[in-house]
Amino acid sequence: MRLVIARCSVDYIGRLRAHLPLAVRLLMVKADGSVLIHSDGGSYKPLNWMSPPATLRITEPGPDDAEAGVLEVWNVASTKTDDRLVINVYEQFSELSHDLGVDPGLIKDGVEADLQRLLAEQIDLLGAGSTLIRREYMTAIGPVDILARDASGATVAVELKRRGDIDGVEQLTRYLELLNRDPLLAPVRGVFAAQQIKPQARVLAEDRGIRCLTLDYDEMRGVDDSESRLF
Amino acid sequence: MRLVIARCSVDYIGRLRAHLPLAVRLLMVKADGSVLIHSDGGSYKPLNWMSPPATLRITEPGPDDAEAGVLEVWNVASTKTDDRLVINVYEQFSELSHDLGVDPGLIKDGVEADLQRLLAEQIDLLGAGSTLIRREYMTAIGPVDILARDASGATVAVELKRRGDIDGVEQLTRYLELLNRDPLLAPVRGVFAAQQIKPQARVLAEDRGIRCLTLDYDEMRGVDDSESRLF
DNA sequence: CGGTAGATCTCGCCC
DNA sequence: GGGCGAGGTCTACCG
Repeated sequence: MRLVIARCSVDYIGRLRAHLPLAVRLLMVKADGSVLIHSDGGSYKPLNWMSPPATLRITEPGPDDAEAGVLEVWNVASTKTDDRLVINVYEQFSELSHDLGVDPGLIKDGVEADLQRLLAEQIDLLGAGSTLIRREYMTAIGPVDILARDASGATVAVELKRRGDIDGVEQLTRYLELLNRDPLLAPVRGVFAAQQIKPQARVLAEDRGIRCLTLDYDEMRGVDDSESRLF
Repeated sequence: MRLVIARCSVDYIGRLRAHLPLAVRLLMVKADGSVLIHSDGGSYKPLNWMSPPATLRITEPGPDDAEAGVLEVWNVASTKTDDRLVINVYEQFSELSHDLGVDPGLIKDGVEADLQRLLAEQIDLLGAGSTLIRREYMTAIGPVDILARDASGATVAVELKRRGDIDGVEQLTRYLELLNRDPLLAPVRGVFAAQQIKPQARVLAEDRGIRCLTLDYDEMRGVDDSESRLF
């Protein structure tokens, strides 16, 4: 990885066009040729970037650019697409290089997959006497998160989200329409389960006869005895 | 901005939990207190991070951690939420600091807004004799991208996407349902317009009587005479 | 400030 | 490799 603090302007041409006026920024060149241009604020997203795999070629400026004060022109090109990034470097303040090697990567806990595992284990949260049919029940239009049977024996299709909004209700609606054509399963009720359900999504769901279920992840995690394994 | 190349391990606790095992990485501390942890690969997304506004407090390790080789503990805390990032620094290879100042920011061209402006200007692309009613026509459930009238006087609702997939068809379907309840507008036809339309989306749209229209941005841009203003 | 929709999304999974 | 869904999404825009 090479890090350069430089006064520069940047132009990107590819899926769209974008321009960064002259200012002091961090240029980060990674081992795979990708380049990130960061300012001293914003969030983790760079102002501009080139995704890997890419190649960096540093050239002399043309006469007009040299006249305007450009020291170097960095040409970053994607090796897969024809996206291009052109960085005009006017002044270089500081530099640093170091080989980081390959990173072992991130271990996560608490995403939708965990929520799904916990709800499958605590299936009574759907109502006392519920039984799990299976997780990720495959259909022609994609997997239903959880398929279960309630105490009365009726089929229940669960769509699970961390944050439930309107798209999730539409998704569940499509699944229910399909599942209800299957005489072995019909009638199938829908449950829209999420840690947080947006008001508009709740209205739409209930209008379609879909039950909304708010889940408390911390509480479900507390009940689960496998919690302590991770760290 | 402060840049440090260090051997470190990282733990994040907040909306989820995440752990990075010991490895050499770049630690980037921005002026707003946000921290980014980058490896020498991947795309622009850091391995882990803390969003601004945040505060960094560097402390001595506890006796056990010191014994294990920890030199410093970086405690990064969000000032808005209770998200925390704990970085154990085992070895510091290199460092660099520089004040970048405020960035003037990115100028973009070629996003959905541009497509919408161009289609409004070249409304005949919907069919000869079409006239624009208005862009961003507000309804109770959100704005319709473009509302127009065709040569026969019938209302046309256009949903515009850069890449058209199934969600866009659902969105347009909801709009059409609502608009068709308005006797002043009904009957309203739907047009799903995008630079690229996914096969599944096309099937769903046509099944619902929605016309699909593929747009050539470069061609529309060539027709537009205001193109040369930007750079 | 909250809600919605777009993104050069990125990332990961499954076919 | 393509398609689809999730994201600590981030970000702009609009009420």
